[in-house]
Amino acid sequence: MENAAIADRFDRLADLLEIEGANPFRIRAYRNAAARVRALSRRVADLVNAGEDLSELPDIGRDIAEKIRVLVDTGRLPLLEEVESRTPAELSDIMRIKGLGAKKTAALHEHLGIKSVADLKRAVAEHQVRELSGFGEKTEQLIADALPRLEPAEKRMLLADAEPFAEALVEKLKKLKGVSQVAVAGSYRRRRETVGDLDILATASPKVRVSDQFVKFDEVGQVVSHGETRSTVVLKNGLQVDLRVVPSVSYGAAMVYFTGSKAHNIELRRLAQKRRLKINEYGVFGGDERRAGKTEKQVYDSVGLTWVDPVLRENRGELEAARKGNLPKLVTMRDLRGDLHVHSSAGDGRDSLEAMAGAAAKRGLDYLAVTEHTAGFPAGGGLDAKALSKHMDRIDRLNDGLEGIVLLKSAGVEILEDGSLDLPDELLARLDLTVCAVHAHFGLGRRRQTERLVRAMDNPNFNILAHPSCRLIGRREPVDIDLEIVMKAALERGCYLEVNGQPSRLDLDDNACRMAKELGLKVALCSDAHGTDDLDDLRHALDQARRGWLEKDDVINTRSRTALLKLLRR
DNA sequence: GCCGTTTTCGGCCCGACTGTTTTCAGTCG
Repeated sequence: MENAAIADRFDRLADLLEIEGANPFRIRAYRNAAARVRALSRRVADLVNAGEDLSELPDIGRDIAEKIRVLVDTGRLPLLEEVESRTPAELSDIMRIKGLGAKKTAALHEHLGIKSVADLKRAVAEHQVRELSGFGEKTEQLIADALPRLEPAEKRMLLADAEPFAEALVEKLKKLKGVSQVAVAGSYRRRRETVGDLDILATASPKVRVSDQFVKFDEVGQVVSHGETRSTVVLKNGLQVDLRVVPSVSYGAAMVYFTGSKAHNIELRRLAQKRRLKINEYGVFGGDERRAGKTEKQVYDSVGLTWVDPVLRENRGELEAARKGNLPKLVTMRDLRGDLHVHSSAGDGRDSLEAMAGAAAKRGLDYLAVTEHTAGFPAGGGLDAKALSKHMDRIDRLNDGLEGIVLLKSAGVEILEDGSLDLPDELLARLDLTVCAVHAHFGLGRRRQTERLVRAMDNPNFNILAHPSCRLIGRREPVDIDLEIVMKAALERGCYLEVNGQPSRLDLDDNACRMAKELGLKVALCSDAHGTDDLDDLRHALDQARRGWLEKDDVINTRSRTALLKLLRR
């Protein structure tokens, strides 16, 4: 059972209990536990099977630890079954409609006997909903609008896809008269792999009606809410954008508040409470006295913490580290000396080797591993032994004429179904490094898939496992592997795992990066560029690595070329 | 239900906006 499935059960339990009017703090406990499980880098099922004590995890006490154990062992959550016997499970789906919470859902159930989405559809059609106390025409219309798109879960946009819209809005807001600071906060600033909405923060003098101008921007499709300090719109492309306007004296506090995550904020406020302080989006207050708020650093200072980089604000131990002053010194773009996974027109890339080398040099990189697909690549067009051999000679000649950058001879070697590599060992041995990957047979099953990767690493010419999970965000689920076994196998054999920077891959993801660090395994940050522009995708790999607490030393391509090649020698 | 440099009991983040109301509950982030 996957972590997401376990978390979903507890979220559903929390929903139904909330509809029943149970103790709100007990409900929150189940939600907190669900969030904790969902964000965990290890599979909870594996921890249970290894006999580990789950109650040592934050937000998970003895009771929930036991419930999880039973859930993993039997696939059942008896309490949820009991609750569902008296409160229909579908009410949890109904509650997901924006604007409907526990109280309104409970009213629908109690007064109109609604047990399912179908019931709700009928009640809306017969205009029964608007008659309920606390409901009205608008609420009924809101439900009517939401019902047809109830099925698909919330749609999140890839971070990289949201970037152009975010940047354009920031530029437009900055040009408004009287606006001083504008920044995108939220999960965008935390560099999460996808964003559900954009949270934009602006400071302006009070007499400038920033919100009024914002909701009239061309790209706005629908105005959801519109107040003096806060407005929510949906852009014509479907992306939701919240704008919050605060005075500049509150900028830091508002940035903290609006950047989140929610779990981080709650924990931060709890720390403030202990010091008899109150943190809100306007500042840090002791009684009526403002103690801080202009900068983020002030806010963290006020509760005895060092400033926390936004990418770490997920309540995964960063506040404790900030208190002790031992937050990681995160790897930066300047630390990266090369890119170890790129394609050119010699393979399925768009630009020539020369152009790729030039573009990489322009970005300040010292080396670039050229990794054309090999013959086993299922989409075709891969290089066979003979072609790769010629390709290597060409790279040697090219290097003689290059200034400031060195091309490393490599290949995107295909890992076959049985875990063998698709080129002769003698040829692989002549490469500077190999970047090996799976592009087929994704559904082998956990044990075989894991063995396949470990077997591939048994080959002494294996260096880097590219996009280990093979997921495509929103399009293809990750392959089923025991990542811990794969990472430990890599560590034992002197192999490395990639963090692939393609916006829809981001693979390893942030949690897996953290797991690698905990195991002592280093990773390679790569763009997997298929054209010169894509070389910038390296920063997406960097973002996820930073979210995974990685430091310069945890990343192999922060090394000089000589040091890197030495590190790769097995 | 979880948690503990005041506590194993008694707390549990905080404010804006909407819709349905005549002063505020519910929902959201």
